[in-house]
Formats: sequence, C-alpha cells, structure tokens
Amino acid sequence: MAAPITGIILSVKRYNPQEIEPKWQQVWEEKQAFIAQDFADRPKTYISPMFPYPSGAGMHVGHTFEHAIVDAIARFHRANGHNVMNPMGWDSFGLPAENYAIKTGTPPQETTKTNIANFKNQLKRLGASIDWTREINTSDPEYYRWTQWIFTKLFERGLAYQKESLQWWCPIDQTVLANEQVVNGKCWRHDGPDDPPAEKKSIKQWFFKITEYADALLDEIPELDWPEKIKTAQTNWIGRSEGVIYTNKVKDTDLEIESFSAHFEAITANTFVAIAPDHPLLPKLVDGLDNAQDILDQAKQMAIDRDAKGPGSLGEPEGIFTGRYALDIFGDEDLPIWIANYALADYGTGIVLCSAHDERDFEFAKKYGIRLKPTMVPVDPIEAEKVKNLEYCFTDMTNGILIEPKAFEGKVAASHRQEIIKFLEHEGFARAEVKYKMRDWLISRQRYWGAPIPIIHCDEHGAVAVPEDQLPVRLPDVKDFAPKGDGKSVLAHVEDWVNTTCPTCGKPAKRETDTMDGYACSSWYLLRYTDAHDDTQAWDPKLANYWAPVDFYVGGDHAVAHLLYVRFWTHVFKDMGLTDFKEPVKKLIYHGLIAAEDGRKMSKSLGNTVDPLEIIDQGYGADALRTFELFLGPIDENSNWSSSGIGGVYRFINRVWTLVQEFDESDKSFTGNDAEVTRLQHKTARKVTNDIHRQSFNTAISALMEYVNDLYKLKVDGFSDTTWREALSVLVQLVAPFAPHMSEELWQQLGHEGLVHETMWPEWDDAQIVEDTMTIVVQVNGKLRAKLDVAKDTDKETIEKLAIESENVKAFVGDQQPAKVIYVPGKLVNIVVK
RNA sequence: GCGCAGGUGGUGGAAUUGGUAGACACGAGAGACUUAAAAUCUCUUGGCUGAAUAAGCCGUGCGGGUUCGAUUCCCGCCCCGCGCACCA
Repeated sequence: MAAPITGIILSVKRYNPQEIEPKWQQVWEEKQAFIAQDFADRPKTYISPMFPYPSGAGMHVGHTFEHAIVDAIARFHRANGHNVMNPMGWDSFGLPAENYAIKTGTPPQETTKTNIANFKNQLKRLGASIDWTREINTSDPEYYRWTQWIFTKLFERGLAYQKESLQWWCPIDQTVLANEQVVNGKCWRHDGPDDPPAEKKSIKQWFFKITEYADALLDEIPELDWPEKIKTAQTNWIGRSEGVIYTNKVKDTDLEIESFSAHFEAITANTFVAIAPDHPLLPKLVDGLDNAQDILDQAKQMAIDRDAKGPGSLGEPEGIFTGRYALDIFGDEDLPIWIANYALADYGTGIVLCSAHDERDFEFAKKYGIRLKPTMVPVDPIEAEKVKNLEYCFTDMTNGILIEPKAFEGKVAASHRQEIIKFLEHEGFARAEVKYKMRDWLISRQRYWGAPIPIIHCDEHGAVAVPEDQLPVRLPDVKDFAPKGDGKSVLAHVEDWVNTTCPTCGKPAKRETDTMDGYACSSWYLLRYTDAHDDTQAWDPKLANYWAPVDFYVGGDHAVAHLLYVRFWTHVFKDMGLTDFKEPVKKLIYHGLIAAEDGRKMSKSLGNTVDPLEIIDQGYGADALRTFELFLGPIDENSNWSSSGIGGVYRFINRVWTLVQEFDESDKSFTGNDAEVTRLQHKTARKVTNDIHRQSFNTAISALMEYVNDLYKLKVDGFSDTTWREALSVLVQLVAPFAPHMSEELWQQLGHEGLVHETMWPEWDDAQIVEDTMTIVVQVNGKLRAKLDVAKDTDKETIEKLAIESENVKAFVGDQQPAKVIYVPGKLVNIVVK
C-alpha cells in the first residue's frame, strides 16, 4: 500500500514560479543554451515569428501567443537533436515612433531604444528560447546599410524605378499610401468615422518592379506548404488573366485605341467602348470637339468622386458620352465611346470593349440607352429568347452557346477559348495578351523615420545610386519632426544633408529625400539572421544556404503584403546568385488572433489589453501563461482571452509539480500497476509528439492532463521506483515545450544531469500501447446497444457470437435472423435486422 | 459580388482514415478538510422520460441524399467570421 499521502503533502515544496522562472532564465543565459551553431552537422531547424514593431505599448497577451507557438516548436525540435535557430529582431522603422516625435520632440532613435528594451524584457520573462546573438534592428545603420545596398542592386537590374503617378495620399500623415494601405477609402491608420478619406495626388515616386516576377511568384504557389487561405489570397492578388488586345480606329481622327479583354468568347457582341475618366488619352480623344473642355471637366469630377468613395463602393455606374466612335473591326455599326466610372486607368489598357455579356456593361447600357447585341445564349430555348430580348444579362461562358460569328455558331463559348484566340489573331482582329491585377510595389514614403533611398539626383546624370563604399546613407539628426505640409519628408529641409555631390561627375547634386516603405526592411531580414553582424556583405551565401529557407515562419497577419514581398525579393536574390533557393519560407504557420475577454480586438485605446507581465506577476507565472494560450483552441482559429481559463492550466501545472514532489519524498519499495503506468507513458509520448508535429497544441496539452489525472489515480495503488521515475521523467520532457521553467526544475529534482532538451525526446513503442483487453461496441442497425470487454486476441466468430447473445441486443433483435453482421476489427459489431 | 474558413453542451473546444458524439478544461452544483474563507481533494454535470451510476427517446446550423453506420462524404439552403473587392 502507498504511504499516507497527507503526511507527504505537508512536507512538499510548493510550486512557486516567481522563484524558479528567473532562476532558470538566468541558467539558460549563463549556459548560452539557445545559441544556434553555424554549419553544425545535425538537422537544422530555422524558426521565426514575424518580427515585431516595438511599439510603446509593449506586448499584450495576443502578441505573446505567437511567441508561445514559436517557442514550443523550437524547444521540441531542440529536444529532438536539431540545431535550432530561433532569432529575434525589431521592425523598428515606422510611423508611430515618428508621430510620437512630432508630438513630443523625442527622437525616434530614443523611443525605439526604450521600446526594444521593454520588448526584450517581456520575451525574456516569457522564457522564450531565443538566440540573442543574432538580434537585428531595421533602424540600425548597420542593418539599413544593406537594405540600401539591396536597393542599389535592384536599381542596377532595372527593378527599382521612378515614375510620376497618381497615388493614394493620407491627409493626416501627409504621406503616400500603397493600395493595400487604403481601407474603405481611408488610410489604414486613420479609418475611423471622423477621419477624412484618402486622396489622390500626382507625385514622382519610387517603385519596385514586382510585376516582372508575377509569373515566377504565381508558379511557385502550388508548391508552398502554406495555408490554402494565404495561397489563394496571393493567387487572387497577383490576378493573372489571359485575354486579347483589340486595336480599333477612332472615327474622324488619326487615333487608335487598344483595349484588353479576358472575356472575349462572345466575339462579336461588343457594341460600345468604355474609357476610364482619368485616362491619359482622353484629352487627345476629345480634341477638336466643340464641348471638349466641358467633357474633360466632367471626367475630372467623375474621377474625384470615385476616389472619394474608395474601392469597392461604387454603386450605380456613371457615364459621359465623348462624342467619338470607334470603328468596329467586324464591320458592324460604329461603337460609341463613353467615359465610365467603372473603367480603371491602371488595369489593362484603361479602355474596354463592352458587351451584353458583362453585368456592368449591361447595366450601363440600359441606363444610357446604348445598343446591346447578345451573341451568346443559354441552351434552353425559352431562356435564350429572353437573353436575345435583353430581359437579363447572360454571362455564363461555361455553358453559353455562341450564335455568331459563323465559324463558331452553336459552339460552347468557354471550351473554344484557344480556338477563338487563334481565330482573332489569324484574322488580324486582336493579339493574345496576359494582364495582372497586381501593380508595381510603391516604396516611396515622404517620411523621416525610414531607410533613406540611396539615390543622388544629378542634373547631368539623373538618378545615380550611392556607391557601396558610401553606404549607409545615414539619417541625419533632426530637431523638428513636423511635416511642413509640402508633401515632402522633413529630410528635404536638412540642407547640408540634401546637398551633396554626384558620385559620377563630382558636381553638386541633391539626395533623394524619400525613405523606403518599411516592408522593404522586412523583405530580407530572415536572411540577415543567418549572418546577422557581417559588415562586409548583407549575408554570406554559404550561411544563408545552410540555414534558410525558414522551416517554420509564424505569424497572423500580412497575407499578401509582406508575405508576397519577401517572396519577391528572395526570387530576385536567387537570380542574383545570392541564395540557392527561390522561396524563403517552407512552412507558414498562420495563427488566429486572441481578442480581449469582451470579444473585441485588444487595443490600448479600448483599454482591454492584458499585460503578460501582470499575469506572470499575479503568481500564474510564464509557464501557465504560455501553456494556457496554446490550450485555448486550435492555433489557426481566433479566440478570446479568458481570465478564469488560465486558472485551470495553472492547476494542471501545479498538479504536475506536486506529483513529482510526492515521488521524491515517498517510500520507493512497493509495486503497483507498472504495466499500466508504462502503457500510458508510451501512449502519451506518441500522442504529444504527433500533435506537436501537426501544431495541435491544445490536444497535446489535454493528453498531458489526462496522463497526469491517470497517474494520480494509479499512484494510490503504489508503484515501483524505476517505472515511476521514468513515467515522471517522460512527463517532464513532454511538458517542457510548453512549461519550460518548471520542467527544468523537476528534471533536476528527478536526478537528471543537464537541461531537459539535452536528453533526447522520449520515444515510444506501439506494442507497449496496446491494451490486454479491447472494448467492442455492439450496434443494432447502427445504434449503440451494448459494449463487450474481450481479450485483445479474441477472434471474429467469438465476438460476433457474444454480441448476438448479449441481453440488450436480444431485446432488439428478437427471434429474427440478422440480415448482415458487420465486424470492424477491434472496434465494433453492427447487427443489421430488417 | 467573388474567394476562403467555419457553425458541436451554459462556455472554450475534442473526435487524425465514414465506426462509442461531447475527450480535456472553464463555469455550475454537491460533499470532505477548515472556527471560517481561500487553496486542495472527491463526486455530479447535453436535453427529455425515469428512483436509478436499469433502460429508452432526442441531439453536431436547416432540408434532402449515399451508407449496415454520417459531426465526417454528396446536393440545396441559412447564418457568422476573414480576405479581396469596378481587374473588363
């Protein structure tokens, strides 16, 4: 019999995370336990979260969730003998620090430093197993020197260029916005009900030519081990469409217009032309007409109205007739040219041939009484008549039947796309063309707190890249950070910085005063981690090729922006010979977000954030916090913080602790149900290992809870020393990725040398997991009627006989002969009766 | 509008290949210990009928289907969430 438990509990050392957590954090630091070794001859695992912007607010428990995921995976692989790199860095350029500087005069350099120190402290107190020797910071000149270097390389290759263009502009931040930074017509940072809409301005801007890599980026998507959600988002974002370009002469002028069509199957249906209100060709088109100026003024107003509404909220289409006609290539009636607010200047050619087989065109034509001519109809003759009579718009290319031209009469539209293209090309009506929704990546920012674009403007040589030996172009110190309202960065007013000499001719020249979009800095940091402090190159290709691509990249944001840009740059690096691989990230772990307990998004302004250090200091400790966050649910789902839920996990951790304490102090001479203890140990090792491999942490933790619950029950029967010690040791190893501090302490108490991860992760033997008996479910017509406990080697005939003879089954089967008996080995018997 | 993911007890969730629905936990209820409370421990906890830890019926958003058997597969619909949104 077991020794009386009460006596033991009194002498047990209480679980005190306040004491053991700082202790082990210090040991890890002293032992340099998490340093990744370059070129070590072991399997490598490179894992990283999306590096944080070090905000003044610090991390809340929504942010620490991500680090709990990363750390569990990192510790798991380390314990499996892998050479793990788990680095950390700071995405520290950005608007909040600059806005704070405008308000308070405190330079961003200072606030950034303070904030980083705070984040670092939070991560250390969380027990994150980070290799701090690789720490990087995008606003450090030693880092942005290489961001600038990459810019000059892209510039050399023609992948960075300048262009005058209409750009979204935030009237509050006084800066340009990328398309994806405009949310419901407003700046992403100022999208409240009282905030003004984003505007459009024509400005000379720097772009990266991501469109040149559209196909390359698209081609790799199917191969990525990324969530389907992100893969489809990227595919749609790139938005490749195959179509044709038509060229039409404009009646009474020397002009020709080109238009793109991806839905060209209804070949001869086009009856009018739509041109974007801000199309550059418009003035030429109406030139010579009496009311030309009037039309241009109206078009200008239309463009402004549209921009004010913002993307996706156009409503009813608006149009202005230009007075011009295009000549129909098929010799049909002339096509009136309309200015339409739904035509986009920057997609395709900005001009569209319109037909009865497009919802927008149809609606537009009905509104303005423009002729329509359906040339494709449904199979059903009654419906076909309706389409011909323009009762509704028919767009189903997959099933639609063409009624003209002669060559395609009676054919299904979609199944003849290729033949139709050939026909159009052969007849000289059009040529094949591929267009993309994706635009080039606008990177100019009229802000101070970013990496200066390393370009010098010379009257003679134009834009000249700053030579490598003059990098970095350092940000000068500034006292007044407030924008001057001239649309330029405050850098433009630092005269002795702006005025320089041309690297080519040595004559006076001026520096570019725009800085780079923060996404530029974050598009290569994963490679910098592999060679974080190299001052001779951005990274050593040998190191990058050893560590990268990243094995696990963990984040919950940036489905298209960052995750597309980082792919783009890596493709370019491969082409430059700087890496051996095209894709930067093997597996993307895209987690959900943790909202506040009230279900709303955690934010400082709502006052509903939960501070991880507060939870730790309340006495729960980092181990309970981390374990709880992973126990909340599947990591790819959103969840809410729960202040009562963490208590349950804390109780579990306490029970693990107490279980080991009691072993330590108890009589070790008796034996109990050793076989069952060992069986559970193997079963749990298998379950936890498999679950961690598929990132199912909540079920891994619940399996550990079951194991602990079972061990408490088995303890009453007594146990032998070696079996029990092994069972507890395995428990400690399995729980270590989630609750590492407590695990180290218990590992030591159980008499093991070294840190937990220095002993190989527990293995299991499937043969040990099989029980001596099995439970067979007995169903009658699929309904559960009885259960049989039989020896594991009982044969089919015996089981079926026992099933049919069991009392409750008889009650349902009666005298009937079963029509069928289905036996699923080791699981169930289903008796089918009529 | 298009795309993607999802809908299971009072709550978070589990069921990995079509095979015992509700593991694990929270909350709630009862009890033990305590002068008392907290902590801890034990038990109960999907709904209905029932004295029952006998048995039965219902039950995984709704309606159908396939199957001996469906939370799981198929068809149609409804609802929430996310992403993209005039892309011709």
